[in-house]
Amino acid sequence: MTVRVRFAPSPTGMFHVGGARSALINWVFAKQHGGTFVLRIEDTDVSRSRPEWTEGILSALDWLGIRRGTYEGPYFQSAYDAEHRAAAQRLLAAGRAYYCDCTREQVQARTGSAYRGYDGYCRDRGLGPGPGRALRFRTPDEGETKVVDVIRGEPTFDNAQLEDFVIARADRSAVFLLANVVDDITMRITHVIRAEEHLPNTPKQQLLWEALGHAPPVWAHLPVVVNEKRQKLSKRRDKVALEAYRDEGYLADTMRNYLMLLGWAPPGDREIVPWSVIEQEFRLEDVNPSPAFFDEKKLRAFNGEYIRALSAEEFIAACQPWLTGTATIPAPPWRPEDFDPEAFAAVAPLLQTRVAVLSEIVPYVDFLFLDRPVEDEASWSKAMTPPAAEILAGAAEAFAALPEWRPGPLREALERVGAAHGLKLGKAQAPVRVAVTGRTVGLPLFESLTVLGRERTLARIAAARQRLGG
RNA sequence: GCCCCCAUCGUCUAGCGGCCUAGGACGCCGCCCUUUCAAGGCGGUAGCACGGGUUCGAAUCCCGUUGGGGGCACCA
Repeated sequence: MTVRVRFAPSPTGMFHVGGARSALINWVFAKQHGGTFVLRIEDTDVSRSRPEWTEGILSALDWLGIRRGTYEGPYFQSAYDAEHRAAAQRLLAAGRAYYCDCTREQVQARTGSAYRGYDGYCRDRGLGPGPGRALRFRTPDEGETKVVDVIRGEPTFDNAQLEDFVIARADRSAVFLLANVVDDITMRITHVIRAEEHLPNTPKQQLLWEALGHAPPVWAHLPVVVNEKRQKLSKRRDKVALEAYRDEGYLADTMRNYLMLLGWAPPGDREIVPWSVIEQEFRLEDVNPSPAFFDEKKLRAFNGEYIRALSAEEFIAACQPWLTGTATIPAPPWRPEDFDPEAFAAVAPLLQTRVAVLSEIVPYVDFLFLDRPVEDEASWSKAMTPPAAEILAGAAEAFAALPEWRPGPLREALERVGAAHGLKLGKAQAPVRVAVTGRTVGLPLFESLTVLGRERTLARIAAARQRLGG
């Protein structure tokens, strides 16, 4: 049997990290079995679907390494409308479905306040088609439906508990439950790997597969990804957009490695592993069935490791979007023409061990490309306490007299100035750092001054002295 | 309310009846290194939800309790 899996997102919003994980797992599973990954865009809810969301899904998958052209599709569910309707009619003809004209209010009134599902009122009324009449699937009255789930064993559902659910609306269009199954059948899907929230739908869909004359697929329901309150990640309250993480400067390699670690771990005591190892070692049946918290702290730590593992060239290349800005990444505070690639390259290795996400590079290097250092009051008041004025004066004099503008001499000069005031270098460097970079923390100072140059350094120290004196 | 799923450090996990004095990672806390901040090195903190079984032996198997989560649309 040739394995065929699918990822079937609906284009109704930003691409979700939970969706990314499902896609990745399907992708790996297909790869491991020499199978095919099918992408199907479930765009049948026209009121919520938008083309730009579809493009967002495609580009997010690209970013994760699931590149267009290397999978089957994308198919668009809306293109299969005729098949969905035909399937509904077949079920009707076979006596497996019936028309129903009940409104939600009527059902509610009959079944009482607490919702108990559809009560089967129209089951045997023999209604024909007509306005306001939906088609419901007639579920078996007895027996049970057992689904085979790679991750969960065999969840079993009592058929009597399964309500007669709607498969086609009054306008004859199919609802998700049916459309999804019909598409999976026509696309010859063998394994349905999706999030756990679909588990309650599974017995209904399995019944549909069987009623349509097909053996059901193998199911696998992945644990949901939750927030710190252990609730399913939601677009409204949680940061879930993959694009947001990308724009903040998380590397694609970090993201896919981390995502695969939610509910699974590679053999051996290691977590950060090349994708090739994941492709080789991942086992669907080993996925932990309990919900997993999306821990951004850990993601950050992983990203720091991935960044540090980059070569200098790779790192510099990866930084470009934040150095220039893009459609979705804000432009840096300096004028584009003031950016100096050589200066940036000179400090890049120092940057590499200091940032956990790429967007953090900007405040570290802005002093190199701005006319004046940023004004940060907290830094200023912290560093410019006595004897800051004397330190700056001493530094100005010593730096000006330096025969060589290099880190070593700069350091020795400032060390002497500090010593004259009984200060260790750690203390003495603070006013100079703030005068030159505007901030109390930053890249190693003497390397920074070397790249900045003598003229600009002295000018900034002078400006700070003036501000202190005035 | 009904159905279903889940349960190892705070978090992600290893463990699939004896190798467990429960391992790793993130976080957190110390120490070292150090021009700030990082990085790096060393050390530490912390867990099998509870109660019954089964077994010579249970984190591992079974049952129950409790707790958490998901789903119950003419959305997907």
